[in-house]
Amino acid sequence: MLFLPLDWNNSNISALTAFYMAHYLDELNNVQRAAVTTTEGPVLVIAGPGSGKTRVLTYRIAHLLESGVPPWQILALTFTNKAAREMKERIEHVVGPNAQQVWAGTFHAVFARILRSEASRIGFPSNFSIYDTDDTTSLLRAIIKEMNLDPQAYSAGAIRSRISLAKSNLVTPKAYRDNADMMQQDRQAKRPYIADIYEKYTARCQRSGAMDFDDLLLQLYRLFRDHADIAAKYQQKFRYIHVDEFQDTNFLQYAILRRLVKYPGSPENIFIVGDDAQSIYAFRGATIDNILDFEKDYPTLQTFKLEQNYRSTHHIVSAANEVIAFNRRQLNKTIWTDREDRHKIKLVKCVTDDEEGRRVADLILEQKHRYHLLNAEIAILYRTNAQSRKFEEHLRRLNLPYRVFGGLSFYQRKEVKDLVAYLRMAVNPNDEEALRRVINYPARGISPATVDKISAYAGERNMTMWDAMLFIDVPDRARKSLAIFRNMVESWQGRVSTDTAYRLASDILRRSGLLDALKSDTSPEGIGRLENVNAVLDAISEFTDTNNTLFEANGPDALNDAPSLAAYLQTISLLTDADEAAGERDYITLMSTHSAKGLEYRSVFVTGLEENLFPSFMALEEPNGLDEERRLFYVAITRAKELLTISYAQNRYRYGQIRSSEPSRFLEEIDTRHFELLGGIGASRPPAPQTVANPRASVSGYFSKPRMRQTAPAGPQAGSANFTASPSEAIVPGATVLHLKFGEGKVKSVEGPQGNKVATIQFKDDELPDRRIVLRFAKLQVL
DNA sequence: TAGGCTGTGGTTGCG
DNA sequence: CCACAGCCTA
Repeated sequence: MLFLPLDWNNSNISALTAFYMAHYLDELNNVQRAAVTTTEGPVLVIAGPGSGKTRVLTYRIAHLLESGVPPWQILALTFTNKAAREMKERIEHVVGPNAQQVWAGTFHAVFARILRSEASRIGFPSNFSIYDTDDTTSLLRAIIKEMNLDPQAYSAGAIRSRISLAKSNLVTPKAYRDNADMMQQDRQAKRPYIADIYEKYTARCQRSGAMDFDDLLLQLYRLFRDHADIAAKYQQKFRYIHVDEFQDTNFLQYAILRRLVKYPGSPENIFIVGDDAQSIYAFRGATIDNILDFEKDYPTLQTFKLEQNYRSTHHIVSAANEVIAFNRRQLNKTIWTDREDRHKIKLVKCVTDDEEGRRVADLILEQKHRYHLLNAEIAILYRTNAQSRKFEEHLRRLNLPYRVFGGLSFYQRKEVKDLVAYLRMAVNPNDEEALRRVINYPARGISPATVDKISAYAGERNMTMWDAMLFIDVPDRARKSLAIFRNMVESWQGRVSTDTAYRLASDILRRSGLLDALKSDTSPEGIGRLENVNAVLDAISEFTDTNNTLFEANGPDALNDAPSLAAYLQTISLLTDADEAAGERDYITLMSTHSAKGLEYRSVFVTGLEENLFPSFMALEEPNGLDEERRLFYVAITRAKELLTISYAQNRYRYGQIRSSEPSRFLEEIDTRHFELLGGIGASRPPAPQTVANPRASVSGYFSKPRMRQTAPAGPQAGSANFTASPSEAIVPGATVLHLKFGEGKVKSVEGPQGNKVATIQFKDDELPDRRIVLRFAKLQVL
């Protein structure tokens, strides 16, 4: 940290900035620096894993600011909040508070911000609701039910992804109906009415003043397409546009970008960063064509390839290169590293998924001691979230702290969604999903039959349920209840613009009856739920405070606009569980391979490398599914800086029964010289790694059963039946001991304080000269 | 109107 | 096996 003089002024600041800039430009390699300083015209940066992509992006923006470009003319789009936050922080670190005014955010956040100020032009209120996946699914379920369609053939989730795909490809309901291909597919899948569902769904969203996640893109596209003046406004405004992870953009996102960049007289200052080898979201509409075709759309394009990997050691980079070489249709590049090797890739073969869990946990403990790793430097990755359980069990057994990503986000919890639905009602009472959620929760005498009546009435007359409530014919009791509900919501509506968001929200919590309902539950879970809704109130007050400050400092033309309740609601609907404050705790990360993209750890465990799991059986049926799985595996292994461990199990519980599985084909695509094999309990000793002249030709069969010795051991496993662990006092230098996993060994030394002693043991059948064993956890028997 | 029972189906998931 | 939706019952 540099000490700032007290009388600093503008010239000091720019001198300071210049100092930082010069300093930072020196930190870039030649290609990186060339990319950063090429500020005019279209630029494509192909960035391999660990090649300093974020650095290039942030320094480029800092460089623009330094050359006098006003921050509000700079747009930087990312896919995740995390990436956006990181980028902003790093720009701020280089250029100071000026960074706040750069329009850096996720596609969804930036577009929602624009839509909020221009919504009236496309028939939406500026305080439109954002439907999350749950809202969308439940609305679709309602529509399917109303249409009397078979909910089994029309599973709401499947319909949702179909509609999402249509939207991502700019296919309107009408275009969908006219699209012979899609209609034919639907007929074949025995779901001929998807187009009708899509049409109804769109109408209902519009009526409710709601947009789903895809709409944030689609409606922005429509806004620009149909309103030349607005398009021109933003074309003029954003002189420099940046896109991170460009390989994950879909057709619609690209269409929007093109509209922002391509117009008569445009400087075409678009800077995109991506890696075709890391494209793993084709299944949700991302198209690799965008990056492959970019050059055709921008003939003056300048391309830079970042090929030096600063993250991983040689074995890891080579393994990654070998695997990805099996994919066809790639941008030509060679990723290399000069990071010296200390470790081979550990390959752990297990008999069962339980053993996999145990051995990964044990290895983590061992690595922590051996290499002084923090928990935060370790990640366990898996293909499907269901695999996390085994690892959790075994990490708990060893008292290792961990955090599982990919679960419910805070804002998806029931009690939180309930409160948020009430807040949404206050801001936008036409919001049908919010209304359905809270109209009779807590119970206030409005039966499902009444709700159905309201819904039917609204449907017939194309009005909102909020309005339809006034007209329907119901018994007096229900009528009274409805009137009370309506009055309550109306009283809040008036306060949205006059009262503070915090006061209003806490009143809503009390007046709605939600607080009492939660208080009546005194179970530990119930208390937790109460704490959660209170946390929402705290979050609201924090949101208003921060945004007030930002708003006052940066004015209306900033990504953070005035801190209204509506703005808060839109913000939280764009958060995921990865965005939650993790706390200061040092924990091991458990996440799916998808979520790991963009992250790095000193030690990474890539697990479940089995056919039909990784690659997934679902992907194997898709046309380009295998290639995408391979890219996913590529992403997974390139997360590791120093230590990479890959594991697989021969038997795994899936859908209630044990199923046996073959090792993943991806393992055969890596030259065995990068591996160090750790056999299972069943293997008496790990087979020695072998180097072969032509690995591609000869590895086949390397992983298959005949080669894997399955000797019933006289040692470890047989011993496990009558194995009794000796007390740690008995483990003294010179003693011969039996370890459940490593077999027989000799204790060389014992060190550390009582209760936390660590023994160095030389095992007979071990590829390592010795191992450090923590006696507190070890299962050792003195022989 | 909450809770229990039954049947079903089951990747990955940004925002 | 486990989660979840939808139906039925107290």
